[in-house]
Amino acid sequence: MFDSRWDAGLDDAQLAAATHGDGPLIVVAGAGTGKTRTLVSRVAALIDRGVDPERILLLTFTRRAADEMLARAAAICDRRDAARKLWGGTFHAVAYRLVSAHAETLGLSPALSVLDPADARDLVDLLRHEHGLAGGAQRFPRGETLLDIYSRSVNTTQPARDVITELFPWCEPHTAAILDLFRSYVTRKRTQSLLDFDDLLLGWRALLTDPGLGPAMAARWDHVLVDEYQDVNQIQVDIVRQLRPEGAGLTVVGDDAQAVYGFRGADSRHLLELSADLPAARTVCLEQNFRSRQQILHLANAVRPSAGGQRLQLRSDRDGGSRPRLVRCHDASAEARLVVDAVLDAAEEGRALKDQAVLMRAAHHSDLLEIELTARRVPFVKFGGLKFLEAAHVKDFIASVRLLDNRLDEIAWFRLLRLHDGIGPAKARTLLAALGPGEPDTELRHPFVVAAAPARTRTALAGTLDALTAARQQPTVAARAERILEMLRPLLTVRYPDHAARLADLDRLVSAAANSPTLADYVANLTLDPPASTSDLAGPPHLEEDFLVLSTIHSAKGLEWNCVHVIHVIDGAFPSDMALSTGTGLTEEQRLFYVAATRARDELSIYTPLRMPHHRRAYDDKHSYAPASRFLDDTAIATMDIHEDRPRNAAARIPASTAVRIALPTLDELWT
DNA sequence: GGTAACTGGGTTTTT
DNA sequence: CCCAGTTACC
Repeated sequence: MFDSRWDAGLDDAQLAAATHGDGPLIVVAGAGTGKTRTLVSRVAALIDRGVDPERILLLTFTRRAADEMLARAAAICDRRDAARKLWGGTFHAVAYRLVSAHAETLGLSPALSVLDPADARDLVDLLRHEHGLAGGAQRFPRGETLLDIYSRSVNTTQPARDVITELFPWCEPHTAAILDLFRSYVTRKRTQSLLDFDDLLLGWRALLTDPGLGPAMAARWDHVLVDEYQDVNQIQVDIVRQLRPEGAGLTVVGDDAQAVYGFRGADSRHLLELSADLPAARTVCLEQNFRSRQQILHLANAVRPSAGGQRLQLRSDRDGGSRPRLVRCHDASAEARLVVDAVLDAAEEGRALKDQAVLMRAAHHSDLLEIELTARRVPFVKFGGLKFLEAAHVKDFIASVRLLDNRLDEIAWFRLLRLHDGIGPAKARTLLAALGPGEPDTELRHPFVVAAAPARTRTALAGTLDALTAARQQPTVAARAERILEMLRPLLTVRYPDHAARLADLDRLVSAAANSPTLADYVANLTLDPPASTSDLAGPPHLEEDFLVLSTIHSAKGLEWNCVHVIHVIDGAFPSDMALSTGTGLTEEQRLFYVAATRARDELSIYTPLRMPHHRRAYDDKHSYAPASRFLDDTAIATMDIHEDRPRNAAARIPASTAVRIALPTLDELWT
């Protein structure tokens, strides 16, 4: 069937990329230019050309992208069964697979645990106390800040000292103590076989740079394809270079104008410099956009930052439709009202809610909108922001599961112990010492731990420890997960007032875990690829339902909708005020705006509230036609239609600058 | 000495 | 609205 062939409907540039031979290939793909399709076609072409699928590695940015590509490759490949065998996943997921397979080589116990960022922060906080740095005379940086410094240093291979000087100057007085704490953090993780996200990449890189093992591991694959290369950091670059030292069999796809992970140590220069590093590389530019109407691309091209990057002009054959709308509204609640009006109008005209999306810079920007949607009974699902994994009960469950295999996992023990009444941080620390988690026969010490606990909690604690032992002896994944849940049930019931909903979450988690080969792998992968929305685990029933999508722009990367509403486009919110002070920060915000605008197929609306709490800037009648966000300069505005939302009752609108001051009564008469 | 309950300040983006 | 620091209580 010709239709399902991988080359069906590819344009010249896409075809060139798909059929390129074995030399290094760089695909610069503007937004909506069929990047995924090209990559998938290339994979299919390789397989049809006889490349063994098990020797193809496809590295993507998210698990969702990996799954989608693997499924699509299987669908258009002549050898469908073959396509299922290829290696695919995020850098972190593949790293986990390889590092856990070679744990002993790296001096780790095979029962290793993956720390999510919150666990890592807990560990840093613990060390902060141990080093006597908490609550001293002068404030010591918080665990989260410390981890930011640490992670940035690791991901950019820049000495922590320099990172502190350049990006965290207010922490400089504590530099020595911070470096000391980092040393403890590293050793503590090693002795307990704990790996944070950065360690996974470091572990993989270490395996690859080993003179004996490295070349053998790299030789496992003939082709390595990397998606979203503008968002890789230095370690990931090192990994890729070790995998394909000469560049043969390497394909990277990216767009420097869509680099939005600088805060994580990514740098789009890695993409831009690759052609210099690999002179043999062929570069293919994709500029034909298949997603959006040309009206929308006029705006996209106007805001696309070009300085120092690839000059690329998106063009579309899709004419017609309307120009992007710039909606100037009174304040955030007017914005919420107008968005819901527009969404419902479109729905009235037959547009499904699912074809529409609301995008924002920060997860909390949709707070008011969510209230409005709930009040007007519009179903929605939110991506990004509050993550399922951050919910305390889920963390409790995952920590408990980790303890089944890795008894050294201090952070997990700490969490489980503190679930008991009367056990706080300090008591947990003593109990941990009584447990001697280093011993292989931890169970023999259980009675001592119970004895050391406060009297009122001994029964419960004994029950927990017994349940843990019992769970370890269960033969199947399902039975083990079930036992853990039964162990937690009474503890969570007394701890959380809303325990019913929380336990229901865990029921879903337990049934999802049952399909995994091992429970440890299940939680590790859950940690690395958290469900994108809280409803993700709910499964199929949601697929038939119609709902509006709310998403951070970061989480919306790679997705598209017919109608897109971008809210809170005002200096201080978007661009974020955190980024306003630095040029690089501001450019990254602008790239983010480019990403947001290019998610829309047919209709795009940009909302700019003129009056924001804490953002004093824009509300002034005399300047009411000035752009409220620096993204919206004259060039950008020239591509849009401006909609003014005048408050219904003009008298109710008092310009802040001329507002009459009314003193609050002092109620003095009441105090005499 | 350590836990639990209270209070007040601050809030980006994610593998 | 969540977290850190503080106070009151065991």
